Amino acid sequence: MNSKVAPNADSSAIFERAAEVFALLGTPLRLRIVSLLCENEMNVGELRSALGGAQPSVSQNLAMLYRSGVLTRQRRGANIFYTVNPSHRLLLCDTVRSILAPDVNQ
Amino acid sequence: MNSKVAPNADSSAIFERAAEVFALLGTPLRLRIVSLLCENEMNVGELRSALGGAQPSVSQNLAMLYRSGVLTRQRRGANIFYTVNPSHRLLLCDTVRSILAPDVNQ
DNA sequence: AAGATATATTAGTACATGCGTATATTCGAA
DNA sequence: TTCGAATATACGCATGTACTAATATATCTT
Repeated sequence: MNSKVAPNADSSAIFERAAEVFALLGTPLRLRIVSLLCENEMNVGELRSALGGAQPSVSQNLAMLYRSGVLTRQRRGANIFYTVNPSHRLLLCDTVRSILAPDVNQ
Repeated sequence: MNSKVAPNADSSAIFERAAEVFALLGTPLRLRIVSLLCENEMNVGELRSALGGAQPSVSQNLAMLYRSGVLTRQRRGANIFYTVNPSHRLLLCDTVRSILAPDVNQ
């Protein structure tokens, strides 16, 4: 065993996945999206209004968050509603909240 | 007041700064660096050994984290020791820990 | 079935990022 | 004051990212 060498595959997977999630939160638009969706479920139009910005951009960023499992979505009629994935919700929304409002936490 | 319009400048600054921090954690190498430094202060050589990877790459990523205030550094002889910035330490290390070990948290 | 609305997808492009190589700087030791 | 070790910086390149414009798909309404 070489103790002076790069991390093993198992922990690599963990760090890669975690880094992926952090990177997804690493843009003001996506961070806003997640932050809004931590409060309420919303559809794309509502998000678009709340965020400002072009529809394709909002849709694309929603798609990224969806693909990587951060968000879930549900069609209801002509609208598609996005929510924070329930299995990540507590952790993720707490994280976002604490980073957005650091003063509260120390 | 137009309630249907993009976020104001104040909250923009908050989201931009928070997104910046998330983005910094959004790469396996930097996430590992921060994770290690949440445990112990370390110098560049130690980090390089622990992480594997080329020295300039480690130095560059340390510099990014330093510039944006996530890390502090302190020269001691020929070595430079990095630590997580004490004013962010609790928040940041908690955040990193919970995202890295989600099972513990739910 | 046709049009209108909501959302997704594709393609193109400007720009940012990450990493490697090479070089500079700073410090301690002799 | 020169040498070697530790670290930083500059630069180039290949890749990734984010946005816009254009188009496609799905659903509702009539």
